[in-house]
Amino acid sequence: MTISQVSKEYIELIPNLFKSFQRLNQKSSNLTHLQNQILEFVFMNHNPVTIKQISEGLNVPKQQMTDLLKRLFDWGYITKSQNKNDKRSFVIELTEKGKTSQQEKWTKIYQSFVNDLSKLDSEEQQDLQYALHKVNYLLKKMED
Amino acid sequence: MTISQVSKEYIELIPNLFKSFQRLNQKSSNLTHLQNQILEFVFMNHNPVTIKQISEGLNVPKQQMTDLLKRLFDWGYITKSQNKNDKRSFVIELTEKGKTSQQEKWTKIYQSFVNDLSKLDSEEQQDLQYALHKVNYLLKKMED
DNA sequence: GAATTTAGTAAATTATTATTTACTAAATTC
DNA sequence: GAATTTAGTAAATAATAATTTACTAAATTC
Repeated sequence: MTISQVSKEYIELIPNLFKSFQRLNQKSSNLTHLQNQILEFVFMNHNPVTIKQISEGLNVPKQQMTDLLKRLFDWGYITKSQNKNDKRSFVIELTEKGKTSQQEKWTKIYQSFVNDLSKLDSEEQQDLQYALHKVNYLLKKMED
Repeated sequence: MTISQVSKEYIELIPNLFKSFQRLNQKSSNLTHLQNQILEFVFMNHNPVTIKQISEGLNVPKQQMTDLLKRLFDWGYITKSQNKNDKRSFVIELTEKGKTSQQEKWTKIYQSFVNDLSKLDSEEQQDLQYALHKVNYLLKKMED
């Protein structure tokens, strides 16, 4: 086994998930593309994030964040509270409404996957579960 | 094993690839976000695609495509030729310049992955390769 | 083969995003 | 503790993206 062989498989994996990702990026309901990306980013991080983290994570200048977040706040998608460790910064979290808006998209991805699963027989489904589990475990380990 | 267990693992996989996907969506050099998405979409599809396919795939109205594609064409990223099977439609392909612009991003993802791999021992790397291979094989089978 | 649908273009208007410069106040550095 | 860096805000301008209406010409339908 070489490093390049594993990496090749990883690179191949990305297009296989492309359609699912496209769904996440699509704008839902009344939110713009960028607003969605922000919600998605916060949702994905599980923990509260600062404005700077969002700004850097999405490669959007912090100057733009002010207005974007203000609107998301006004519309009830996020909360914004002072960071206790650093009074200069703020911590952004999703409200229930914000979470729901994201979860809807995941539900669709889930359903679409379940639907496609019927193309595998039950042994293959079992194999897929095991392999996915392993991949998830090891990718998480790599992130630390 | 239940369907929901496999699906859960799949859903869990998506956040594990989130960072790699973020990189693909980031605007490179002098292209806007949407222009990038278009190149990415064409690149990912391997085969030539029609304007309609891009429009539907990215959920961007076809009216917008005209200008977007014109600019990408003028800048030498894509070619546009009449579809022989349907004279109403056009077929979009990437030029070498267009391909290169996308490949650069993949190279970075690749390098970043190789770097993180060092956090796994050699047995784990072997396991990861096998598991990724299986996942890729089965996900592809599901798409047919 | 007339009527309808489909793929794409055109143009105008509005809404978002991006970019630049300048500013506060808290945190760090020396 | 003065000087500098950092997180975020403010406001103006330019560039893109989104939306709407209207139009061609090829393909389908009946």
